[in-house]
Order: sequence, then C-alpha cells, then structure tokens
Amino acid sequence: MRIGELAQMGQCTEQTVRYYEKKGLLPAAARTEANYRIYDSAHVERLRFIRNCRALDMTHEEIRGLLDLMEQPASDCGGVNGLLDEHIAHVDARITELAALKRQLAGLRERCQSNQAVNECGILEGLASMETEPRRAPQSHLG
Amino acid sequence: MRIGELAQMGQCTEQTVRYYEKKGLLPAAARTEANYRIYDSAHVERLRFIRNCRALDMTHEEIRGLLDLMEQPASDCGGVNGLLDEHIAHVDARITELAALKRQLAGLRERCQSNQAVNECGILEGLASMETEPRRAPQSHLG
DNA sequence: TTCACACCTTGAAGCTACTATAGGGTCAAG
DNA sequence: CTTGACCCTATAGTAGCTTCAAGGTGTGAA
Repeated sequence: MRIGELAQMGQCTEQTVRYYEKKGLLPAAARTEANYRIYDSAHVERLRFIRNCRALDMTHEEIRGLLDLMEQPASDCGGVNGLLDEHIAHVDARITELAALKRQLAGLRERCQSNQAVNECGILEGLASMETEPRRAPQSHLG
Repeated sequence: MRIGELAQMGQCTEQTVRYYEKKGLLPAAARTEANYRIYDSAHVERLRFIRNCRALDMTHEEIRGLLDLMEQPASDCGGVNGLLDEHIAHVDARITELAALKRQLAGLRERCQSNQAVNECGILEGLASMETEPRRAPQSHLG
C-alpha cells in the first residue's frame, strides 16, 4: 500500500507518517520506481502502535523507549511496566497542578461578580497584585 | 532601571523580557546612549501582570486580550470576566481529558502485573490492539 | 492525444513560549 | 589596561506536528 492508505489505517495524515519516518519512529519505507513509499502490514501495526501511544499522550521519546524494548521480544518486560508507571505519574502530576490552578482561578474569578468599570475590576486588580512565584520546573511533559 | 533589574522584578530572564517586547506584550523600551533598554515602574507593573497571567497558564493571546481591555479603563469589564471564564473552562476541559486518560492508562497497566517476556506483555498487547479513535481537536491549549 | 484530477515527492516555514548559543559592545573598579 | 558584570543582536533549538510551495506520477475520459 502507499502512504495515503497507511495514513488512513493509522488515523493520521500522510505528512505525519513522513514525519515519523524522519524522526526514526517508522523505518524508512521501500520505494516504487516512481519514488512512492510502499508499506505492508508490519508498517500498519507499528504505526497503529505509535498512534495509540500518542492517543495516551506519550512523547516520542517514551514511544521510542517502548519500541526499543519490543526489539528484544524474549527479554523481561519490567522496562515496559516502568515506562508506563512513569507516564502515569506524569499524568497524575499534571492533574494535581491543574487542580491547584483551577482553585487559584476560581478565587480570582470571585473578585468580580458584576460588570463594572475595567479600572475597578477585581480580577484585573488580582492579576496586577499577585505575587508571582518563580516558576518551578514542570513535573510532566503534558503542558 | 535596566533589563536585568526588570527581569528580576518579574521573576523571569532578560531574554524573556526581550521576547515579550518582540511579541508586543511589552512596549518597546527607551534606550540609553549605549543602546541599553531603560524601564520605569509602569514597565514593572505590566511585566508582573504578564507573569502572573503566565503563572495561571494563560496564553499570550489571552494576555494580549486582557491588556487590550485594560487600555479602556472606563469601559465595562464584562470582557475580562468572559476571558477568565473561558480560561477556566480550558483548565476544566484539560482536567477532564487527563482524568479519562488516567483511567485508560490504569486499565492498561493492570494488564501486566508480573515481569514476563516482552512479547507476552499485556501492556504491549494492549497498545498494539487499541482502536485509535481519530484525535479530536484539543479542548484547551494546556497540552 | 490531451486534459483533468487524484495522488505522490521534497523542502521550508509556521505554531507556542521560550531557552540557549555565538559573537560582540559598555562601563566601572582595581 | 585588564577583568568582570552587564548589555546588545541574531540565530537555532525545543515537541509534534500542520501548512505551503512547487513540482512529478498515474489513470480515466473527451
């Protein structure tokens, strides 16, 4: 099959497939005489694996880790479990961060219930007077 | 004051200040004869406002919106309230997404409790066989 | 044959919000 | 006169793509 069909199987665009190839997540495809990339079912499997990982918000780095571990099918899968545990920890950390953020925003929002003049708005006052604390390193890659 | 001091007041780096100037969040600074940027207390206020918004994970776009609204101090602050409400909705949406993600990851993690061979690992089986659903547009800018 | 049209190719630029690096200029103290 | 702290610009890199530009390929119809 050609790139369009593969992309469809992987629920992504052709550009994304080329991008994965460039980044080494997918191996370089064989080519037809016209220089078209050609794929088989092994590529479909690998692409779907990658897309599933992406759907779970794993980074390319994490996915690469899993793919590397899969290269030794007989070895122990402790590394896989560890990688997933770390990823779950990232998600947890981000949820915690966002919950704190939401509390802060809710507090700010309470400072202006009615429509009033911009220069008396409690929200803007709050934003102007907050004490910015130096941003610490993010606990997760999840934005 | 010069850029180093301003950056310190805003809990950010000098590069970040220059970046904000380039992006139009901060007005172009006056210069000394030696071409050094010079700032006063109004700049400090504006930078702190921006940094506080960033600490709340607002985008530059959202911050620009607030700054624009502040340019008309006498006008009604309904726009400010709306902007904040939308931002809170972004945070909420992201929390919901991440909670769903966490459930999915927990289900996946259960598929392999003990260390076994990689090619029999339930996690990798799960990742290979999941049905990727076409990724819908993100409900928030929060990664 | 020639045309349209769908499909494929590459490379480069754009997105967010910075961070880092290179290669230089300014200025006060020792 | 040199050291060191501070400042300047411009460029490239980060993640994970998306979009654009400018073209080549292949098939069916007029």
